[in-house]
Amino acid sequence: MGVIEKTVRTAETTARAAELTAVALDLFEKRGFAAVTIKSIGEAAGVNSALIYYYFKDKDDLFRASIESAVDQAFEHFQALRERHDDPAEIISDWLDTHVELYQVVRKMVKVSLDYARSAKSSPEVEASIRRFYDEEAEIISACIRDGIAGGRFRDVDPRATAELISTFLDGAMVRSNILREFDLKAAVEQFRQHLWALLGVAAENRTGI
Amino acid sequence: MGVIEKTVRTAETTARAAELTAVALDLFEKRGFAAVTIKSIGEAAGVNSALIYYYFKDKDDLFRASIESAVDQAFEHFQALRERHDDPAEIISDWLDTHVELYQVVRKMVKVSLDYARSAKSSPEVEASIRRFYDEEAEIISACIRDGIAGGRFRDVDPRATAELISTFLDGAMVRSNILREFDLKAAVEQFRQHLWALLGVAAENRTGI
DNA sequence: GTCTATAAAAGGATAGAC
DNA sequence: GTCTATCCTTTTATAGAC
Repeated sequence: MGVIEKTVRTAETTARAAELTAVALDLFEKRGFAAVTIKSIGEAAGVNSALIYYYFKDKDDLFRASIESAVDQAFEHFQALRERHDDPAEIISDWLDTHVELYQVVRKMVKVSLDYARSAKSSPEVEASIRRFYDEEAEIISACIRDGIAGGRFRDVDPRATAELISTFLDGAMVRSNILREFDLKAAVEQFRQHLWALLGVAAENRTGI
Repeated sequence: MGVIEKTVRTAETTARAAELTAVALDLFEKRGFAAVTIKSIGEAAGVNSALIYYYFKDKDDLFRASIESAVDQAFEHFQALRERHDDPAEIISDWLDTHVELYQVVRKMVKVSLDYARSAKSSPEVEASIRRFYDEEAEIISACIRDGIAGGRFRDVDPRATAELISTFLDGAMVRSNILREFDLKAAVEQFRQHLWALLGVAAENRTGI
């Protein structure tokens, strides 16, 4: 992660490094990599900007660390989600809700990924993190759909393609909620859910999350 | 638009200003506002960077002009699209294809809009341009759907909500095609089209663009 | 209109004190 | 570990020649 990787890590250095990546992630997501200054990160974290170079090699290194932390955050939610239910329709429904209620986490990934994509820098670690995020996302949703089909609760659709439809819609919803102030994320997701149940052939009385 | 607004405009100054906005738009879309330098715009346009200040007040002014030019470009496509057909299903189908084939134009709008949204700058002109783009987009699609319903060719769905579903999906597709190199925009849109026809109740034999 | 030269400011990064 | 001071580079923007 940071520059002190090879040195001894006390509880404090770890906490500080984590705090800095969290603050940086927040700013990178809000304003984009190039628009964020090292000084502004220091200010937001309440420390002198020079301290950042104690923990991280340079701005790119900090960016890498914050993308990794975003992926980790997203994964925690994925994990929690899987453990909350065993019914596939409930998982998908909860998935949609997660994007509404905790959408900050996912939105961060989408925006930081977009940011990275246009940066022309190439870092195998960053690319691996982003891929890990999207792969896991696709895997969770399509596994749910497969389960639902196997259990006779969903119509026999293409699990992979349907998972991609869901993810793509949610990415679009993230973007629109950023661009259009009046965009009603909750209502749009609700409408999409109805639509999805129809596609999957879930009968109205069996629908969850309505 | 630019700083010479109030001075006499010769054919040459207009052409040069247009050239600069086009080059700038391209770079802003690719790398984001903060990452683009005035010097790089000058280089890409083959002129000295100082010349940019002859045509535009500052970097923000050039950004404003290039967003406006992006909206204009998108509108030309919208216009052409409406004139090409009178069958609503064909317009929607063509709309989806337009996003695939000429998606650069639309993608520019989406990315530059996102960029503007996070810039924390506020410009009534820019906001009006972006709104104009999204309003027009929503209007064209929902008018098509209304026509299709009125003509008995589509099922009785909510035109506005369905238009938003289409637009949101396309925004998501734009984002994914930027983030995930292996994302197959064409295939994703094709799959969505099938899905949309099912939703609208268009029979297989009446489907266009397959 | 377009260029050269340069001022002025901002941002990234380091040295060294504490 | 954290800070102050500072250097160096990049970038925005202007002045003025052609």
